Amino acid sequence: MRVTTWAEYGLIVSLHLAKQGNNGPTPARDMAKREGLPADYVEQILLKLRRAGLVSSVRGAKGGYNLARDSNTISVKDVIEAAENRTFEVNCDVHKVSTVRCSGGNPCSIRPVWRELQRRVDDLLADISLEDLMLQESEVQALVSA
Amino acid sequence: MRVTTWAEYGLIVSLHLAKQGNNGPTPARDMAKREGLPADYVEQILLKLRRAGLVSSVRGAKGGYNLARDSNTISVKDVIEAAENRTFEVNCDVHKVSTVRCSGGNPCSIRPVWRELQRRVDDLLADISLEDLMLQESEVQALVSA
DNA sequence: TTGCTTTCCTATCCGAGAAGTCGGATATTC
DNA sequence: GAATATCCGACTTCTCGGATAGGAAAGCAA
Repeated sequence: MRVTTWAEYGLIVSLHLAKQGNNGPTPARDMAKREGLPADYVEQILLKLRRAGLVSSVRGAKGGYNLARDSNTISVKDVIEAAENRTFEVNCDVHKVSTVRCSGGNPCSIRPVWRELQRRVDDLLADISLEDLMLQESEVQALVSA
Repeated sequence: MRVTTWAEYGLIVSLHLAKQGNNGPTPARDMAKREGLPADYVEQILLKLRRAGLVSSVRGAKGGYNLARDSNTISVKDVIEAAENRTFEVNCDVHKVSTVRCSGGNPCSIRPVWRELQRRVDDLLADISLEDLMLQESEVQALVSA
């Protein structure tokens, strides 16, 4: 169980944009270089973030990307869901063990475990905003463990 | 982010064994058939569970597998860690974005998020035992959401 | 002692999907 | 029109989850 680079890179660039504030649009290529990430890949991720309405783009020379909303209104969950499709993927829904076992009719005592896991993951991630991540590492640490 | 079939199948067969109680050893092949899982694959997973000390095996004719400990002393976390290596894999440790960024020296405000996520996942899973999973689905549901 | 059953263990295969690349179209600025 | 960017699909590469295969060792039973 782990988060993919889509989500991780997505967070990195979102956070990068959050830190830029109102400095005008930031080109994808610049961001990639600054953050040490593959440029073409970053571009693709930004595309997803834009389609999800998290960032806005300005085309042409002097163009680039901006955060579409205020950094305290964008949660980590928002970013991950934009980059990947879900945060935590419950097998019962997506990668069923078998249609029989995982049908609604068939009782399964394991299912509630995954469901609850998803709930807790989402709860945590929805509660952390990009603004929070602009704090120092130790401050974020204190914040999330509370 | 999702759990693999290693973990899911591992849970299914562990639970199966838990339900068998003291009926003597259960052959892997029987279990696989009953649960509708690929036999050879189940065998491999049982191997892992045995090496982790969760199940014991009896070789030869009339052989099979037993739960090595009482079902209330084995947690879902135990099973998943036996089947996969970790429950939640923090990229900072395993699949580093880059050695520079993810070194201890370099501050990273994202890291605490993954760390906390891991903590919460582990907390939940460590708190659910195989004995718990022998209850009805609705009862498990009530239990975990408490 | 000869089968039969079963665990044990390694090696391999296959496909999906993660990770990343490429090429070109379109838009904007200077 | 040259330079800079986004836009977007298609394509490549490679890892790893998921599964199979085959044989060695161990124990039972006749």
